[in-house]
Amino acid sequence: MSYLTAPESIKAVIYQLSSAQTLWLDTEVADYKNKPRLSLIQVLTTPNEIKSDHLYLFDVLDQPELTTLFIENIMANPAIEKVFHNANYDLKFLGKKQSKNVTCTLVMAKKIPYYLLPVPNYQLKTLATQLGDFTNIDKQEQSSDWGQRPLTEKQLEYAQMDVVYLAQIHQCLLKLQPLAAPDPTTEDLNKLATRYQEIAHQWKQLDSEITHIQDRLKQAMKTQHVDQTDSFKLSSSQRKTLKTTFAQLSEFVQTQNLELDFPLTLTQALQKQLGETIQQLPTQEENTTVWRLIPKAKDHNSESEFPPF
DNA sequence: GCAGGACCGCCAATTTGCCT
DNA sequence: AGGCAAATTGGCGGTCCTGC
Repeated sequence: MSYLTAPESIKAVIYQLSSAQTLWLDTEVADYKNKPRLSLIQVLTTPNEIKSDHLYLFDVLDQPELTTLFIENIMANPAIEKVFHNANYDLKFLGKKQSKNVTCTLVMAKKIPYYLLPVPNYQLKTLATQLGDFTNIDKQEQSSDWGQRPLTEKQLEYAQMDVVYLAQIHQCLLKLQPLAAPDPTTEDLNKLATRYQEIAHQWKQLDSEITHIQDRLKQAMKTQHVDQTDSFKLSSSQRKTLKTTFAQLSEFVQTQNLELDFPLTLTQALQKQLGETIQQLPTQEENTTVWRLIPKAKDHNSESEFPPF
């Protein structure tokens, strides 16, 4: 790992990185509560490598010109793929608008269906533990003082591990992606249907029990006036919906000379009410195709499972 | 032709969850 | 703590299908 503080060295490495293909990046921010400012930019050039020429920590505290150089040469360069976890956050400090070719592992992870990636949450730490062979990941330094200098050994350690975890997570997610988004042309229809039938029954049972329990809990907490248990909180909210009638609205728009126009769906009920006169009304037809999956009835085992009385 | 149900999408308000 | 995006919640309403 190279921890760089001298502006000249940082500049040199930024230029050197300009020809990279993919970079795994993270930032640390000082004073995030009040006046957030960038403290560190961590760069990993090769997954699973923490040698000095693969992992850099740029100390950019109060050196906006270095950050700008980084944004212009790295972030804005569409030829370099930039990988972040929760890119939205880091991009606030690294040229949100100008940035090109950014990958976010948080977004990627959320696109993987739960059954393929059963994690309680999508924090970097959680994903690193689940997807990588990391244990005892220490996140304590996350909320430490990134505005102090010198930074402690622990902080530097933490800062570099973040990009290492990131790259590891990214690699795993790339492997999971084809499973999550398979090519429809090569799907095995029989295999899919079989699997569906295998789990449909269990799913119905679980799903109905879950909603049933939810409803019962809600009802019970409401009537017993319990707003909290160890596991649940009961929340309520008021909602307000403003209503008027079509006639009143139409009249109002006319008399007030308002510019108000929008498409209105003539539902079947409305069409019926309008009757033949609908012919004289300028209308627009919109055709959409709706695709549905209809399970074919397979009666043969319903009787054995649920014999009639 | 109609009632009822399954299914789906929309809406407003609220909550959650990510980062430092 | 705070900003932001996305998910969730619960109600409403639309369409289609089915059984009578």
